[in-house]
Amino acid sequence: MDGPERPRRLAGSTTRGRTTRDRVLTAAAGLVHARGVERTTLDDVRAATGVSKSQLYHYFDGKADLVHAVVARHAETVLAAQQPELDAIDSFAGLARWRDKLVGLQEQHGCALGCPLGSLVADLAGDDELGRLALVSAFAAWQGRLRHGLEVMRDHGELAESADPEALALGLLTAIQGGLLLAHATRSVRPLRVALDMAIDGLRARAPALTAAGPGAAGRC
Amino acid sequence: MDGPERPRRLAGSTTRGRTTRDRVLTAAAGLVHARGVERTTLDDVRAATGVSKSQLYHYFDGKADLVHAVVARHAETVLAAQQPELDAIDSFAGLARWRDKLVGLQEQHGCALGCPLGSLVADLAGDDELGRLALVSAFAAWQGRLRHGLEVMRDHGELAESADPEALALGLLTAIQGGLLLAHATRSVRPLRVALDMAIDGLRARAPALTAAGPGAAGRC
DNA sequence: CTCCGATTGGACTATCCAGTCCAGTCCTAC
DNA sequence: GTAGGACTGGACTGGATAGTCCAATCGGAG
Repeated sequence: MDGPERPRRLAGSTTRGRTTRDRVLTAAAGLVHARGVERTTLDDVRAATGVSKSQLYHYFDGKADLVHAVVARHAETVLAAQQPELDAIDSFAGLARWRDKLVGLQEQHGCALGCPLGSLVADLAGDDELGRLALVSAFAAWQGRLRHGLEVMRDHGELAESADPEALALGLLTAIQGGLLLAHATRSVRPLRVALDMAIDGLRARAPALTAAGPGAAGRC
Repeated sequence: MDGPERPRRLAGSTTRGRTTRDRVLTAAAGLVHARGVERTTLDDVRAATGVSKSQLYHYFDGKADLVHAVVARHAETVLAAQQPELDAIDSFAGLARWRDKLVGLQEQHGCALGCPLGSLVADLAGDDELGRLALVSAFAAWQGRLRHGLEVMRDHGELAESADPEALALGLLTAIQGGLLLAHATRSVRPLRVALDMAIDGLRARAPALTAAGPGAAGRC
């Protein structure tokens, strides 16, 4: 009806376009992390990137679409920030190194920021179903990495055969989220450290009986 | 300079006024819980209470003040909702009853809501210092109740003398918050149950050696 | 070179929202 | 009963914000 199908180029198909889109996304991710979805306006993004309003709508289908892209970006950066410790979990010692990495990351900005993903739950879970699902899959990916580490630990005999890496990984993830939430509120890393230590103690309870060292080997603060 | 000091009546000093103020606060608390601070407008509150704009400003010094009052109200209702189980914690069995209460509360609304306090952290911690401090003191009160229960447990010999009730209570609180956050995001109570079970397992690791039962006595889901 | 679509700039609109204002009504102390 | 202050109603304002529109420019394929 409106002409033959031409090979349609997508918005951002050129190198320059992709660069611009990426710059917008990076700036938006930073703003959303610092201020949340509602307090980040498209004009803030525009100002931070020196890009015009129409470009925002050229690359994204409105604010909701931009936010979804931000969630996907956060999902990547959060995992990347924990490397290489996250993927190197293979023992309680490795777990401790990963815990220290998380605590160190939070200390870097004086606990002024929450978890890029966790902070968005209250904003999105209520009325942005697509956003909520994006968060769920981001959390699932994170949990998957942890689960893998725990499986390695179990195979190495550091966890009992009966241990359920999937559930334990979920427990670790909740400890991170709860710890970061209270760290953000109190502006202190202590809740994060305590949460992770307590969860890891819960893990130690799943160590084979003979190996089970006393709790607190990691040093409570 | 402007006349002798009269016994100044405060806004809401009459019975009727106090009733109205309370009705506004209750409605605002519900709306803020469901939608968050930014997505709750004063007009929403006005519509939900049948009250006029000027009454809102008569009883509160603007939106920020109303939100602070909502935080204080939430601080009360959250603790009240956990009664009587919260203040009855005196053993691992009591802890399990309290955990079931929390899980049951979350199930009541199908995990559609987050923690009334936790959900506000991302909204307030960034740029409302008074709101942030109100949250911190609400969390402190909650932690205090938990700490008291753990002290009772320690005195009853269910926790080792070396156990630190303050830190362990903080760990429990982070488990709740992380569990509720992921429960809200995934619309499933499982993260909450797993988080609490894992934290309680961490607590069991602090039980005196002889009494220490194996982990998972509470039944992992 | 020349064309065409991708890309860009920025003005414009419609809506929403916190906060203001003032006139009218109700309650209570005297 | 009555005067004064507490309480109430609702219109109005200024500013911010998401989204629209169209003309101008750029850049690569033929």
